[in-house]
Amino acid sequence: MTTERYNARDAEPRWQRLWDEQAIFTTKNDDPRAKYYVLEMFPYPSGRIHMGHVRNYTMGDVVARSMRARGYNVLHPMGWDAFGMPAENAAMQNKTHPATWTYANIAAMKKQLKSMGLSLDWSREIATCDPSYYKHQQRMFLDFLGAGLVERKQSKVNWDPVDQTVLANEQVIDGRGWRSGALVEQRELTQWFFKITDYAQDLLDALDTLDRWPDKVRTMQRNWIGRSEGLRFDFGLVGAPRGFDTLPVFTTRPDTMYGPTFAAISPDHPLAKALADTNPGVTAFIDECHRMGTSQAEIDTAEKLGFDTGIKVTHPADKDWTLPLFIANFVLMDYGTGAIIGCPAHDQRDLDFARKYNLDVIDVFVPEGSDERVKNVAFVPAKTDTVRYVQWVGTPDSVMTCGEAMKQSLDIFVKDGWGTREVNFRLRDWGISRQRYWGCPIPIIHCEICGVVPVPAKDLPVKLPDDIEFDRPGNPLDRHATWKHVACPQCGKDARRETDTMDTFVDSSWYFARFTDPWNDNAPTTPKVANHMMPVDQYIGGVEHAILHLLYSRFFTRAMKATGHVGMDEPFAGMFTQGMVVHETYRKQDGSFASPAEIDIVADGDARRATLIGTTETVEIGPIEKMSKSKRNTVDPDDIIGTYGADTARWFMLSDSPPDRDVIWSEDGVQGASRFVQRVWRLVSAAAPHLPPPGTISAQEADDAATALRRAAHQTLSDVLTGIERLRFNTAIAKLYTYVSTLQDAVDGPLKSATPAYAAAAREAFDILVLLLAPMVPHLAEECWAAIGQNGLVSEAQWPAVEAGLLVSEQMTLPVQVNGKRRAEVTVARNAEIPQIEAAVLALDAVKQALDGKPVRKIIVVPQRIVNVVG
RNA sequence: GCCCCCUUGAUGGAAUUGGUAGACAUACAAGACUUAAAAUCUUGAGUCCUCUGGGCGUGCCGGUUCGAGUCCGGCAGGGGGCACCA
Repeated sequence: MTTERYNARDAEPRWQRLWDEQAIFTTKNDDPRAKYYVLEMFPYPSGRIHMGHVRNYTMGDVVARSMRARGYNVLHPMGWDAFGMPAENAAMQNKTHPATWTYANIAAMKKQLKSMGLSLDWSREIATCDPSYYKHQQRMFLDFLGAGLVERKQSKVNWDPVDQTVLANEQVIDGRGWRSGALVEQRELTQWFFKITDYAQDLLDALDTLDRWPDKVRTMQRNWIGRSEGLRFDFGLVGAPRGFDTLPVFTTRPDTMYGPTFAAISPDHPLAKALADTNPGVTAFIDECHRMGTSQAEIDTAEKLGFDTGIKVTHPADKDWTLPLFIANFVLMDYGTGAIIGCPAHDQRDLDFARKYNLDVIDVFVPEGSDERVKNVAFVPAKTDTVRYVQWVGTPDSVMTCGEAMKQSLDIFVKDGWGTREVNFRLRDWGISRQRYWGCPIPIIHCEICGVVPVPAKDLPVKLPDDIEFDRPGNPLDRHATWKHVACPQCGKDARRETDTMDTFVDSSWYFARFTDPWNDNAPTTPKVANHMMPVDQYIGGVEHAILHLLYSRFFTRAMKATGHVGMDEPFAGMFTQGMVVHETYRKQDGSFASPAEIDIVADGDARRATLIGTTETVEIGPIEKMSKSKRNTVDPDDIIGTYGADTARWFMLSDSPPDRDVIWSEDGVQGASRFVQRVWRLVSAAAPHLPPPGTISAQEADDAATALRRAAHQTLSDVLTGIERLRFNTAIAKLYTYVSTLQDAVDGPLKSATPAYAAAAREAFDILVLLLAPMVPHLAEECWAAIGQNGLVSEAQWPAVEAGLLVSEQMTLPVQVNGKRRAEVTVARNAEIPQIEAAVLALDAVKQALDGKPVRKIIVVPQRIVNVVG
């Protein structure tokens, strides 16, 4: 018998059209069933999807389709993170308007996503660059402002003098602008900030409740928030300018309070600035500090520099104990109070500084059982290490851990009123101002008389002007002839619009909430709907967003709650970070890279050799790396879908590699997936003529063969279900491979001359096969569903319940160990009593032989697991 | 420097979370079918030995346990995050 090959190119568009026509993936907010919200991080419309998208969206689609098959009202939307610099860069290069470029890219990528057969509700599509989206964002900005969650303040920024824009830290490479190559300057600019630090403690504490997030992401956020607890106290000042009576300091090591030999302030400290007014030497030193680079290499190698102010500080514990006050280049203004207490013995930076400026070194503690004093390496033991304290506020010669001493010291200092317990965070407020055109305008008007005036709600949205020029660097909005000129809403006099736009991370901090009711024209959300559909039950995306996007979204959701737009704190109940798609690299003789499409690979025994297609030039097979244009190791999803079909691409993305690890894209792997698709089609085609009509129920008095088949079907149903539930798609797929083999044996043998009971079992078994394949390879599954005589769409079909009774058998085969080594097997009734099992085991020849006449000391029987005989 | 994670055949990985290590897949080899190739099907394979059996084996060393890939301590290698954060 011959079967036509499964033709994905014919079948896939056909089913996609049908799904579309019947709108089966459209979600109703008032559906009475339990909701399940699946979301993948929405893409930036760069123009083409890449393999990383294919992997991300395939995983999300498997979750969405399987939850739908399990009876949930699934929300699975898609949109576009559409603001950002690439659109402006394209505008400069190609003289196209950013909007034109962006919307053309959206159209192209939407077509690509549709070709993947994703079960998305396109009726909820949003683009963040659309005024119908960003007007709500502007409204929330004003709400946040009213709630005290937004503030305007001066801050230091990276300024690119050529492009005339602020650069994010990531855009500064070796101290130069990533586009212009110009040396980046530090500038003080007035910027808008979201006060994320107001929520620092809450954002930290709530991480403990996110038990469906990867530990890695939670740890990264914990470190980023960077809570530290310590002592805040005031130094007295002697000889300081008027107005400076005390100097507040924060330290996390109160146990070292009896070991300082100097104090230091940041070059940006108000006191340093005050000194600079009268002392040119201070001015020169501060300037020198500012000229120092901020790149990693420069910081690593930078010498500790200090300027002795001549001022003395007095120790809080003893007014007669004075220390010199320096201005030091390594003290940061924006952490703690911008001033430090220098304890050289137990801080390497302080020690370097002390040695350079000939300051004393006082040992506070020494290693237990030693009297070794610090020389050129500071003694900085772990908090849990035990040391002997020789110079501290507690009992002399105490032996304890640093952590314990820190706690005791803090208690004493606080009790005696020398200082207060204080918590500091590494987390900074979120600066959102960008000197860019293609972003959400900040809805503020600056009036010379009224000051900072919010745009009235009725005037929203503040729309970007369409007529815009990109002929010069800098912010085109600021240069626009008319846009920024506006009447003050309060006094009516001439005023000026804010020309900065918002960081694009703002756009992506609430899109998941907007998806719940994107049709609401009057408000960002419909709280009743948002509170029903949120939080996102399963969010999937790249680990590169583990900190910023996820932390900003967590903050934004809290701010939305505070302003009445949603009712929850946490937007994502379940989070999953998927691995990258990686590929071999190929290097030609001249050192340049070749793309996979240009390469011919031949097996040479166990080795593989690559040549340039159409030539004899051998190509070096290089390391496996993340797909990137520069390494030319990308594979175009369009090509793969065109050649093999979407199902093959989807199947390959799910198999082999665990989803949180990198997957190696290989031609062999794709072909393996493609072979599987054909194999399933052949199997189902061969079985179809032998299957009784849909709905045929397995007879009560099923024979052994029929029961065995049903057992396999329900075991697979159970395994695949839990595999998907735990997002372990690779193991779910392995079970499906095994199941297909089982069914192949059935088709090759018993099914040809089946009893009614067996045929009925086979009907059930094939229904289950197709149902389980549907989330992964939906087009093939639809084709198979029709082939086995089912009406309707498998995409809409429900999975049967697992019959638990079929998962346990009457007889069990247990491995038998003698002294921990496997020697035999024993088959017993599943509910056999332990003494019966022991007797059966001891009767085994292999056990007797392995015991070699030694008496049995003990038998461990783990019911339904294993037996171990100890001799 | 600080914090976190990983290490299992030729390769990607599996292992009911302390209970038969190597499922499933890829690659490889042999065979069947074919004029041939592809496709398909069958078979083989951790390693060593004195081979109907047995020893050894999850990066290395040690420990806990009847039993360890899994738990504990130490070491090595690889990866990631943060970083002049007091």
